[in-house]
Amino acid sequence: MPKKVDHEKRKIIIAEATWKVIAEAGIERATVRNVAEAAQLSVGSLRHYFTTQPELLRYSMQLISERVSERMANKHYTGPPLQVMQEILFEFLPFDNNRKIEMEVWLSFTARSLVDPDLMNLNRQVYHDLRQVVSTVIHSLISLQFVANDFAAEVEIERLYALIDGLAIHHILQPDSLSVDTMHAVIQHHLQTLCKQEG
Amino acid sequence: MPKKVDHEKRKIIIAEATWKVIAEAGIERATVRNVAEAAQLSVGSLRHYFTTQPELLRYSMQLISERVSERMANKHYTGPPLQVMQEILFEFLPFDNNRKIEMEVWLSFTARSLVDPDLMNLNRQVYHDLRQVVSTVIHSLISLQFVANDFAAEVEIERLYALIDGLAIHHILQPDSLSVDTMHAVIQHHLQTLCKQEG
DNA sequence: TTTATTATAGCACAGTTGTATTATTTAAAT
DNA sequence: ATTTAAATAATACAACTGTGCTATAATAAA
Repeated sequence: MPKKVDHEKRKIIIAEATWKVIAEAGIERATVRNVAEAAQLSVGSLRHYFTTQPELLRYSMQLISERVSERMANKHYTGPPLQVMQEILFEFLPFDNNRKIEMEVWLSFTARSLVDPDLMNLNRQVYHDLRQVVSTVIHSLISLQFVANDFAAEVEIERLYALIDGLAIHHILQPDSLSVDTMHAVIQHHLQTLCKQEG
Repeated sequence: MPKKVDHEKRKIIIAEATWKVIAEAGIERATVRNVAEAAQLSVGSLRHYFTTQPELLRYSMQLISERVSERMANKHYTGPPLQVMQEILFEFLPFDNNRKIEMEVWLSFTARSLVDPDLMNLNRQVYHDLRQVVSTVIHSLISLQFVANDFAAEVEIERLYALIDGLAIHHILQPDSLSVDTMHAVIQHHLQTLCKQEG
């Protein structure tokens, strides 16, 4: 009998409006009024989908992690193993504008997670999920016997994971100093140095 | 004839109070009232030293960069060159609680700099200063002939710099996953892999 | 068409924000 | 002790905040 709206779809639209506000004006400007305006809704209407502001922010942050997961799950890799690994790792980097904005917004949420246990929980989850991907890549190198016998897997996981996030943040903050191409070149070079040099 | 106060010293005290507020409650809580209370001052008094809030935040951010520079300038290094380089790079890392808090606050400012050109300017300066230190380390490796002939200096600078910042951020966000010791071990290992492996 | 229920919108309220203004207190120089 | 400029404090105000509450509009089922 009543008007029916798909709540999930509407929440996604609102969350994307939240991203837009954060990307353009900062997370401190992500007020219910500003988000409602960006989503072309009244405040009262927005609050039918998110009763509190923390709930809105939490959902908006979570949606980023879901988008990242989806992208990784949906991508299909072909070609020589080293190239596949490279492409997997490239998926972490903000190499196009969408990903760049996404990561800028993620950085804002990350900073806030330092003083918000709820957001920190989500941050921790994503951290471990991404680390797992890096771990898989490193262990693939081992099982393919691309690396030396004394290869220190655990250290190499942390090294590669930190390198990726470091490159991403540097590019977000100083795109003129660290270009997309350089980002890619560094990852490529890093993988090469991991593999044993023979012949 | 009037009461005289050292403005610079007072501003430093206020800036440190700002850090405290940001570290404990987040940058969005760094209001003039909260900072004044943390500095045990009235709002009116605080505004004798900082007439606007952006001015206060800008100064507080800048003071962090000055503290980092001071630490680097005042430190004296002795011992074998590789160890000296290691210690220089360790100086970047949040290995004690002071540095950890400092970097948490810096991360908050960094996130805000994405939507604040004034803060981004400061961020850019610091970025280039620190990159210069990394560059010096890499070029020392070359002039000491510790590295192979086909050593790609520019790529290695970006790689090492990104690695350092990535480790630092990972430790700030997930200290249980990436300990101080691991941070150090990864840097040490990275330097070793840079040097040519012979005999 | 009526009806029931959801969606939407608007208003209100108390609390917080940055900042301007004004008054008071303080202490160094006379 | 008096003077005087600086330091400190208090108050005020308009704008903005999250959120509660109420009324209206819309629409799918009867």
